[in-house]
Amino acid sequence: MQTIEELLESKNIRVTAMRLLIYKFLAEKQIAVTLSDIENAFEKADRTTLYRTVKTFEEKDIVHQIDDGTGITKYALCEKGCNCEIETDLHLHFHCNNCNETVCLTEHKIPQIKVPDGFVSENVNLVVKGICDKCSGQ
Amino acid sequence: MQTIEELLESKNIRVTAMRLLIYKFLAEKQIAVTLSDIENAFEKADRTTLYRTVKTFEEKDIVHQIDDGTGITKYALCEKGCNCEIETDLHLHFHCNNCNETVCLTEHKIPQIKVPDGFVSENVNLVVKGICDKCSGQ
DNA sequence: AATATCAATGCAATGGAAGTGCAATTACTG
DNA sequence: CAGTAATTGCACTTCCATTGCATTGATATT
Repeated sequence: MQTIEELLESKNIRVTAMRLLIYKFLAEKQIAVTLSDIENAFEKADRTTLYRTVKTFEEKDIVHQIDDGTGITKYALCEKGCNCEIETDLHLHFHCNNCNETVCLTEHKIPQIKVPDGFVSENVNLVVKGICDKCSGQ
Repeated sequence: MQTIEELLESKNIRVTAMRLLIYKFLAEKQIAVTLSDIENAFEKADRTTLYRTVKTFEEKDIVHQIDDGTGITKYALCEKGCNCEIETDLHLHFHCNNCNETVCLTEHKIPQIKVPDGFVSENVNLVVKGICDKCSGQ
């Protein structure tokens, strides 16, 4: 069990107060968040800083980007076993049409997708839309 | 084999020169196009007109919208058997990381995706990224 | 410890795409 | 041919993503 500081250092990212706060914020959230969500949580910080922090995290495979079809990019922390780079490890995302939240279904791996001859698959993005467990239980 | 005019009329869409041109443009393209693509092809026409025309086509299930993860909405003509509304009929899209083109793999249906208890699946968006047949043949 | 160096942050501004209101034009109806 | 309704064009707005540059802060070197 490593600390956040150790994690950042192991990825060659300088430890700053801002980065620690943003990491903790993402860790607390169970859903994928937009930049605006982060902005609202840190009103004192500049939007650009938050943007670049998330981008840095993304480059270093600390968060992954999610395009759930809302048109707004969302971000979520990679989990322990989340090897974003490796195609076969990609999990799917679920977007609720009711509450508009997007969750990572980490344990649900994407089945192998066959593509026609000549096509080379490098990456798969799968978003299921519908009603999430919280909303369907109403 | 019905004409484009007949198709539009059967969907209760007024036949205009603009709409016929845009339909033909989409029919000629084998790939999904952005609004900017259409704009470049019809420089005389106003962007808003093109925008609203495509939206009209979309509402009447003549084109379907594709979110391939580039952040820009793309559109492609529905084919004969394309029942966009029906989940089980959804095909997948392939986005080439090299030429940046997105194609509909109409014959490749999306496999049934299982979601956890409590979640209700209404819609699935699946985009495979990699190298397309044209680019891999280089 | 002082300084040099490089990264991180904040501010301002830009660009691109999506969308809306309204007036002018065009196409259908009786 | 007149009247009505839909379509088109223009101007404008909004929202998100992104960049340039100056400033602040942190690390390394002497």
